[in-house]
Amino acid sequence: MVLLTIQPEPQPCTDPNCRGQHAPAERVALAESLCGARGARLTPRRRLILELLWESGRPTGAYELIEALKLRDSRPVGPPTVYRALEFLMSQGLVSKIESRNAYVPCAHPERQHDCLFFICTNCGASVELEDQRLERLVCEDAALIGFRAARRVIEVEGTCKSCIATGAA
Amino acid sequence: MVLLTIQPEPQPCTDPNCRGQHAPAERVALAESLCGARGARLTPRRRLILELLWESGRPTGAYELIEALKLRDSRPVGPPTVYRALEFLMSQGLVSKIESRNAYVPCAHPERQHDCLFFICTNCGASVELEDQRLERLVCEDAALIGFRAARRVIEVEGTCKSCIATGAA
DNA sequence: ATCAAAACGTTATAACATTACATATCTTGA
DNA sequence: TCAAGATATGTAATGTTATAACGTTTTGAT
Repeated sequence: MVLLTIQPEPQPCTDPNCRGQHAPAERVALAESLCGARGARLTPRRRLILELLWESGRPTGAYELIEALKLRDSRPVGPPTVYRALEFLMSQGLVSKIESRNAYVPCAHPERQHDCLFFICTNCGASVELEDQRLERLVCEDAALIGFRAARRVIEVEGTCKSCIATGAA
Repeated sequence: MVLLTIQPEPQPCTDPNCRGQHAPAERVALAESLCGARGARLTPRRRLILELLWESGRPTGAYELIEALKLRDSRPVGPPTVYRALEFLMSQGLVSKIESRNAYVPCAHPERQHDCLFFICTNCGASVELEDQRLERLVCEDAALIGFRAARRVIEVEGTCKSCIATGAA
């Protein structure tokens, strides 16, 4: 899973293979070491929420996470707890919000600074993360055209994923 | 305001000049004629909501629209009414939803099929709409890479707009 | 004029998110 | 080690955004 960040080609982050090759535990371990190096505290709560997101396999709502936590962690968890954890995870680049779904996904490559492109299947709900520097450059160029200083990019594409096309489900 | 759709340059839709030159009434008149040609019914309610969006000058929430309607249209209007009108306006390409804000903006060029790029100023709340076919092509290309059939694109950039940079407001 | 389709009104509620404040837990330095 | 501040979490209430379900009105075609 070596990816050169310099090459001008689009860079698959969470292509289906990649996702399959790394168990949630591995993902969490990477997060742990990253946070350690940064002096950020990946507490048990936060870690569990990240783990649940990796296990879910698709964009997951905050209240779904609350339900999932009930099953895993006896202790009661209210919305603020989950939203705070998500905020922390997003600040560390470990999670992104899918704005068009009000749902959250774990990020495959938290080690890079991201702002990825997401493809979300309206049929099965799965999402695929992609990094494309050409896209980022183009957005910056357009921003410059109107004198805009860009801070955060949201690029989401809804449609039908490969496997749903194959099975004719949509 | 002639824009060639073929040239590879980004195409300003709602550049500040453009927005300033056309009064809401003109925008609504264009919408009216478009809907007429399409056999779509731009009813008084829908028209008024579109007009309010043009007058607002920035992404506007559904409940803000309800408040605005109270002042303009004595009759009581519930959320479903506004959401239905917005749905219609979006289906006609007259309005877009800014997903990262849960807010709605009128579209400058409803005559073209759109999926625009939006720049939203986190300081003053204003948004600027841009059309860039290169961006659309790139997204399609990336989609093809993973066998994804794209239906709807959401591209939103948050940051600081030209005038807020100039006034040092952010 | 009649009828079906489309639009709209109304009530209730679902889904998503935050405020405000209390409690607990870590972390640092005397 | 312990006090004190900072960080994280718990809890109740509430705010915000959006939709479901069902009934009524309006529109347009025949």
